Amino acid sequence: MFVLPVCRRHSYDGGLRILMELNDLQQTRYTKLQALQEQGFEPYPARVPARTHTLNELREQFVALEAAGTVVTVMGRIRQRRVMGKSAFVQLADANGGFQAFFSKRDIGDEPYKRFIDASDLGDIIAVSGTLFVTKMGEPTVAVQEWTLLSKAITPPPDKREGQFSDSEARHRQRYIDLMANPEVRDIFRIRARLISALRRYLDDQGFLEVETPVLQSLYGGAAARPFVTHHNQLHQDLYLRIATELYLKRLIVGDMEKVYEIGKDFRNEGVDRFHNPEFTMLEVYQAYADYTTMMDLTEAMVVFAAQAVFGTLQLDYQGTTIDLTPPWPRISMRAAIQQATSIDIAAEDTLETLQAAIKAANLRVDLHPTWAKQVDELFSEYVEDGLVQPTFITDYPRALSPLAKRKPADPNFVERFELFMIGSEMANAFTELNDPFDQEQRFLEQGRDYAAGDEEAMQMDLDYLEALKVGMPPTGGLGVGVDRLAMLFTNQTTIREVILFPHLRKVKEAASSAAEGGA
RNA sequence: GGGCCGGUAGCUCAACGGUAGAGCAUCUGACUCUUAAUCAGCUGGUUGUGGGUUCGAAUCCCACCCGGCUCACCA
Repeated sequence: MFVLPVCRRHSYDGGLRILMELNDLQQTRYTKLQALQEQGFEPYPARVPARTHTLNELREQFVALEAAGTVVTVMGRIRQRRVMGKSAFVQLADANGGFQAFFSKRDIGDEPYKRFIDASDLGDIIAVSGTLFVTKMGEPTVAVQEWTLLSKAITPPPDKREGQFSDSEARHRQRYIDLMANPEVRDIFRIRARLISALRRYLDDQGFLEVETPVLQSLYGGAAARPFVTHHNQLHQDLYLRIATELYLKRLIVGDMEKVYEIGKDFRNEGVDRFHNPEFTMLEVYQAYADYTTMMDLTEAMVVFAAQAVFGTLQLDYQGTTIDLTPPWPRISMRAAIQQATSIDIAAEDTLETLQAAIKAANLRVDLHPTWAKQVDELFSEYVEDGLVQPTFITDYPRALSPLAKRKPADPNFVERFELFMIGSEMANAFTELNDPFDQEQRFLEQGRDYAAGDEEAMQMDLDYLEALKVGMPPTGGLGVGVDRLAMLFTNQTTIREVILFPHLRKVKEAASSAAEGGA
C-alpha cells in the first residue's frame, strides 16, 4: 500500500506558459492534467512509492512471486494501452524491459478505474501495485490494485510501435524520444559504456594511473588539427580547447609517474563526416621504459580484452563482415603496404620529384602534394587505408608527419610510429615518444616553417614542453585510441553520430530570421 | 565548399500542375483476458522559409534554412 501526498498547487496560468505553445494533442493532455489537479491529484508528485522490482526482475522472478501472491510495486512508462470497457491492458516499459499490467474496474474500484481511463495517456509514467497472474493468452501480468501517476506526459510518444521514430535529424535532436522509442539505441550506448569500462579496467589492472589534464589550454598541441578558440574574461586571455592530451600526459612521464592514461574529450575545428565529430572521446596511454612495439602489444591485448569482456568472443560482425580480432594482428610497414598496393617503393623514391615521377609513371590517380611526406600520406590514404578492414598495424611513418615521434635509428627520415586500422578507419595512433629536447626543438621549427607556408594544422612551438624534456623524459611509448570509432565497430554502426548521444548538429534557425536572411 | 537526394498531420509515409490522403496516435461511442486488441464515427495541415511562373503550385523555377549520402578538406 502506498499513499502519496496530495498538494493543491498553483495555477499554471498568469503568463508563465507563454513560451510553451501547446499543439492540439498537447492541449488535450494539459486539460486532463488540470482535471486531475481539480480532483486533488498531483500530476508531478515529489514522492515515489517504493519500487519492489524492475520489470525485468518481475519477469525473472515471476513463478515464485505469483505462487506466493506477493504484492509488487513497479513503475514505468505507458507504451501501449488497450481499453475494453470495464478492463484494460497496459504495456509498461522501464530502462531494461517491459511488462503487462491489467486494470479492472471490479478490482480497483469505479473511481480509480475511471480516473485511469480518463486521465492517463501513452507516454505517462505511472506506478502500479498488485499481484501477479497469467492471462488466458499466457502473458505474465500484474493485476493492478492501485495505480499512481508519477509524471504526466504532455507530448505524445511518436508511435506505440517500436522503431517508428526514424528521422535521423529528429532522433539526434530529440535523443530522449529516440531512446524511449527505439530500444536498440539504448543497447548501443550500453555497449559503448561497457567498452569504455573494459578499457579502463584493463589499464587499471596493468598498473596505469588515470589522470585528468587541462581542457582549456593557452597553447594547443599534440596533434595536427585546428582548434576551437575561447576566451577568459577576467584574465583577458584567449584559450584553446585541447586537440589532444599528449603534451600534458608526457609532462607527467617526465614527473616519473611512469604509467598514465586519460579518457576524455578532444575538440577539433574541422569538417564533420561519418568518422569525425567536432568533439570526440580519446584515450591516450603513456608508458615509461617502453617503445612503440610495447604499445602495439598493449593495443592488441587491450582491444582483445574489451571484446572478450563485452561480447565473450573475438569475432565481431561489422556490416556483414566478420572482424576477427584474434591476435597477433598483421604488422606491415607503411613502405611495404604502399609497395604492395601501388608497386612504388617510397624508400627508393625518396625525394618529392622522383616520387611524383613514379606516380606519374604508374598512372596513379592521386592529388599532388607540396612535400614528399604529404605525398606519401596521400598515396597511403588513397590506395591502402580503405582496404584495411581487418585489424592491421601500419608501422614506420615519414618523419615530417610525426613531429613528436622518435626517428628510426636506421633511417632518420622515418619515425617509430604505428597506426591501427580496422573497418577502413584509423582506430589508434602510437609512437616511440621523442624525448630528445634538441631534436624536438628542430621538429617544432620544422612545423613552424610548415605553418608559415600555409599549413594551418602545423603544431605550435611549445617552449614549456621543451623545458620539460630538458628535465629528462624516460624512453616512452605513447598511444591514442579513438574511442568513438572503436565503439562504431563494437556496435556495428556506420556513422559516429550513432555512437555519440548528442552529436553536433546545426542550430535550427527561427523561420522569421531565415526568411529575412533568405530575402536579404 | 561541390554534386546528388530529401523536408507534407504528433509519428511513419502517399499524392508529383486541378478540392492534400492513409496507417498509428488523438477525440466520441461500444466492449471485463487484450497484446500492432477489435468495431463504429469524428477530428487533425501556413506541404521547411521567402519569392516567382501559372487561371490554378505540395508538385515547376530561384534564393535561403535544416538533414542524409558522396566528393573535397581533414586523422
